[in-house]
Amino acid sequence: MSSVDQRSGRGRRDLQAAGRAPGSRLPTIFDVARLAGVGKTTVSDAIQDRGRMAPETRARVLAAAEELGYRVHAGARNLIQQRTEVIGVVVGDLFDPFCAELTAHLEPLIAAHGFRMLLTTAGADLKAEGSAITSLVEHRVAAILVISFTGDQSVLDAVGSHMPVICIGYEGPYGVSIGIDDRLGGRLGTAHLLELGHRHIAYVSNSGVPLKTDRDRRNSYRRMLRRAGLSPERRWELRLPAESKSDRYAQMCELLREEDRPTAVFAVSDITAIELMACAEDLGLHVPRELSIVGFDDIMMASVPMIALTTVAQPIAELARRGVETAIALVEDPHTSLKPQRVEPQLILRSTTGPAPSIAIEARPRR
Amino acid sequence: MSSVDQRSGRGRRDLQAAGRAPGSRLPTIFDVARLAGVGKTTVSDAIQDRGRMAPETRARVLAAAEELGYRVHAGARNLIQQRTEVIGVVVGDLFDPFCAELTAHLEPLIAAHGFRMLLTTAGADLKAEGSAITSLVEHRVAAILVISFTGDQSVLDAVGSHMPVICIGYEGPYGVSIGIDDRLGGRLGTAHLLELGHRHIAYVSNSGVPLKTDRDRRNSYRRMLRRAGLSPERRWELRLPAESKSDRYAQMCELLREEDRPTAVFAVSDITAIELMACAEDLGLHVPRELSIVGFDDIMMASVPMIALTTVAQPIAELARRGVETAIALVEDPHTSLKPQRVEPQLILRSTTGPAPSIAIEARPRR
DNA sequence: GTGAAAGCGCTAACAC
DNA sequence: GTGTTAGCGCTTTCAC
Repeated sequence: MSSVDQRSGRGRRDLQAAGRAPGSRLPTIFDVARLAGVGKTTVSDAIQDRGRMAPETRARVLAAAEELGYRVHAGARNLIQQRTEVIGVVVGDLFDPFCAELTAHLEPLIAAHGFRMLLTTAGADLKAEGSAITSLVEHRVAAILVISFTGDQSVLDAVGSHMPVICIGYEGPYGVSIGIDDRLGGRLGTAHLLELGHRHIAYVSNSGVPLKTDRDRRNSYRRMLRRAGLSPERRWELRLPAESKSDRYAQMCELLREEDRPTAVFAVSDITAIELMACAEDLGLHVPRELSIVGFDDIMMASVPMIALTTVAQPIAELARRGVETAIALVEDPHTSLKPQRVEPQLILRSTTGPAPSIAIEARPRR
Repeated sequence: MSSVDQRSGRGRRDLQAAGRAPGSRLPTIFDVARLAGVGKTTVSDAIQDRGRMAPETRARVLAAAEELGYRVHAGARNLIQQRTEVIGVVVGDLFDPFCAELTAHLEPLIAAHGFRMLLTTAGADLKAEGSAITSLVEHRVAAILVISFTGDQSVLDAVGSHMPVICIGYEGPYGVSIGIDDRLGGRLGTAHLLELGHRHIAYVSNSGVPLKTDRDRRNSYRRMLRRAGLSPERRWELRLPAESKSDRYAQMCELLREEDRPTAVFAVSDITAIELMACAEDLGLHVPRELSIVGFDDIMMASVPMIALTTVAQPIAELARRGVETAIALVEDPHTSLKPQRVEPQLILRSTTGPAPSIAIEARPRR
């Protein structure tokens, strides 16, 4: 049987290698062993700094590995060890700044734990979310992090019993979820506008936002309005189509063009808020003198001085940190039991909100 | 020997499984075979729709696989097939909008070819770039896509002989590279400012930009200036530190505060241009009446109406498309020989540039 | 200390 | 058509 092992280093492999990379095939542990004049086991031990061996032997093995440019084959190692050092991330849309920023935070955190990130996007297609997850399962990722999940719950259910699934920014019945307190966020934004004296406040959402998120924020908005003695108007609650920018623009214009228009709007995301700002500018409405706008998320763009958007901030870094830490904890001990976590959003005052026009006739100078 | 095969389905595996996922371990091809009452090969064939088999058998196998929730183990398959369906992407910094947007384009393109994206960032650390690449090699990715490489050339050399390496937005002596014509870009931006009558034009760069890129653009800028009978002033050529925002701000203020300040600045990136806009705003300088600014990249942020940055656009989608297509071509046939590709940048006129103050005293109305 | 042997889950050549 | 077998590159007992 030992002769089999000897042969295994060569064999049909050369034939396959012929059609491969422009250069050569990467050396295997066997090649290193041969060069160093030891057995495979010794090489494996030397590389992992395991077992007790003559320091001189170790040095020789390491030198041989170096000379050949040897790199362990992660796939082979994973196969025998029954685990991978890869974490799968599913994100709806990387063109959405919020998702992109969350992802940007995720990568270094994952890397810091010695893992790699296999990233898939679902795009607009709902089916894609399922197949993205399937693919991650096939790669036997150690855990799956899902950002702003919008798809079918059952997909997660099927996977969740095999590997840890952590949802960030989405609160579903399944899996550990990490999100913000959307009701609080809804209150924060609405209260701010109310305090500035606004009585005509619109709520503008986007179909790309998960339903539950939208509902929580909108209900808080309505509740705050009623508490202030106002009755929420249905025509001022928009849910714009995520697919078509021009449709969104048209609907926003319609909202802002009425003679009886709102004096303030609470947007479901910073992107929506920024689109509103642009629309207001086109319509010749001054922000915040004639229209106050508060966003949600606090993406980087919101803080550039030319935009200076007042917004309800999601603690993006914190969400990412908790997500990764939860994932790692679950990978290291699958029996860790964790409850859904909720972090608090925070109102960030910048320059897109001001006193309601009817109250303060002389506008607060902007900037 | 067949008995060995039989045993291999069970064995010590259960012991290992015990400590694993919260649910169960994923079924193997063997489990499916047993449930369907066939051999492993038949299952393998059925799943890949290969070989000729009774349609009835295939249906039975597929049903069994479905029932068990079977998913092929990509790692095991890759091991025997000597290839992976994963493309590694190395990006300097996902917080940089240009890199983030390029990455956003990359993912769906990669997925469309049936591959997955293993994403690593190098961050500020130069060493990290090397270890990120090493890790990709260990995972035996089919190809490596490097975005805005800033590190040590030798790292790429060592890897390039084993797998295709494609650099996007970076032009090095090694590997296939896909970039824009930076000299043309430099000319475009400078010419535009010159045509508007500016005679005092600064060039502001950032140390995060690869040296060659910076040099090409700056040299074109100088050349254009000289051609217009001007002599480039050294004190108006800045290379701001990528690490410290406050240092950058201080240096920009210094540049713009001099009584003998430039009337226009050509920035090496949109982000730099936007920081300049903010600085000008703080200093009470009106853009573009008192200061014209042209950026470089055309990131999404540049087009939002509140910013409306005039800029030299990199065709991001095109760069991504070519990068992925080149990678795939190389994976499918390693002997494909490809030359470095260069695409053309394009000047996008928006609202941050206007006639030089000395020439047109009455300012061109902005917006 | 070192090496032989088994086996991770899968595919593909080759018998039957 | 279906089963058998070898083996991808690696780790890990377990003898020596």
